[in-house]
Amino acid sequence: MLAINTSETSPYMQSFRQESRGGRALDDRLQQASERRLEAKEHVFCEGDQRTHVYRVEDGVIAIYKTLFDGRRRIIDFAYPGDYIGLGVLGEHIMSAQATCASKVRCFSASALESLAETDASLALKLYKSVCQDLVAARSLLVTVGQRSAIERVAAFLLALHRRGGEGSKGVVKLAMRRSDIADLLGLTIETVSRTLTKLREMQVIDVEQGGTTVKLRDVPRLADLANE
Amino acid sequence: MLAINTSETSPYMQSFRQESRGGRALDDRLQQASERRLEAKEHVFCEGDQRTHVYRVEDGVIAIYKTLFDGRRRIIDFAYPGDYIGLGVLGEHIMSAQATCASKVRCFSASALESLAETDASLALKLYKSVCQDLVAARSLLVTVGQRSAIERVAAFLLALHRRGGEGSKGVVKLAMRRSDIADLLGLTIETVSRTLTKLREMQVIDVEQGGTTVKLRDVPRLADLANE
DNA sequence: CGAATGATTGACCCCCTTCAAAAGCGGTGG
DNA sequence: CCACCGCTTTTGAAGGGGGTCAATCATTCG
Repeated sequence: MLAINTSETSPYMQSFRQESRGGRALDDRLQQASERRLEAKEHVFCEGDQRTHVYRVEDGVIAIYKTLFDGRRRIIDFAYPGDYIGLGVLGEHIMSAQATCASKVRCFSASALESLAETDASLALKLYKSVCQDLVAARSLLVTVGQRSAIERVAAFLLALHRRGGEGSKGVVKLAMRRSDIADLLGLTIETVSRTLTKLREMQVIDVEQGGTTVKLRDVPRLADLANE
Repeated sequence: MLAINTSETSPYMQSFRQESRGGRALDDRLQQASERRLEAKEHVFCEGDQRTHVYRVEDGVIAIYKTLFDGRRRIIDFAYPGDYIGLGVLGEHIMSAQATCASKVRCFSASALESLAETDASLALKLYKSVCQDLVAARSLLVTVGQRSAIERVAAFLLALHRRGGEGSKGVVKLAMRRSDIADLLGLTIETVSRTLTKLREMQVIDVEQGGTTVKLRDVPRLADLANE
């Protein structure tokens, strides 16, 4: 066993919590927290790259995906501001991370984070809990994608976005990604996503505005019903 | 994803694979490791149950699944001997665990494990790394299920089973679960699974024996090709 | 404006689902 | 031993949902 830390509420844990709301404690301990700006479609990292850094999304949306040998792309998750990407145990990234729109990330040294975690139980536990949440998200997507119809998938996706948007969003969801990104997340084609959105509009459950980039949820309960949730 | 916040939802962690190679260290520190036998279709725990224990599969196969509102069942993973199920952070189980065949599990106190991890960085780090592996597995399934044809899914499933079986299996894969379990894992119907197995047999890629419970892989490279891997 | 990129809509078709029936398999009991 | 029953798997036929291909529209930008 490595170091035994007996303090029940470690200051590290606290700092991590604050970090998610914009505090600087983690930055302080992990130097080299440089910022990086990305244009739409620019990559944060690619499959096979050495895993040198962990990134926190500051602004924009980052798509985490895997490329199939035949060129198809499977988006696993979208990372939003506050989310961390690039965490893992192996030497190389097994997924790619690409900005769906102009974005900003903060870079932390992966090795520094890991050596810290080796002796800091609450930091390690924090990492554990974070990845658990990722796992929940992945499994939730698995449920959505596995055996649901197009309308269920799109409805579930819109609801998930809406929930992420928080209370202030008032039923307005901004789609900061292209139809192709949504399609690759949901395991559908661009055309089906488009058709499904049209169908939802005709059903008066949503409104699509501003060139299809903004969706207004007109009937959330109905949408939840359609999503089978 | 990876929000570093403190929401104490009950992320669910399925297997703790390091430990499976590591021998008895965990047993030593977590007493009360009683054994429990399960018949086929018996539950280890259900969605909503209080998360009192963590289980290590000793024998058999346990299906981890979630039930949709309309009764459909989505299997997230199969846990094999050596895998841990029921790990998470707090609260209640958000998935159900059900034996697909006669099985045996060993029970550990969840609270004991967690209080240990709070002060033991290496244990917490192990939890972190383990859940990372689960995450990889979940994402891999997501790739399989998301946008692949029936034959690709079944081929990938057989290959995954074969890899798990280890070197000694000599191309023989034992299906310790029903067609319905495979179907619910792959997001297909029982009929499609059956038809696909028949097709693979007609293509002379596999042989199906013993009432459909044993599959012999006759042409692994071809199977890998079909799986698009 | 014209080119480029993305979104929408239409037509057709294929794969998988659905519904239905038959066939294996395993156990139990006469 | 075999008949019978329940469960599972296999196979068949028909229909539909989403993929594919293609044309049109919309938006942005040089």
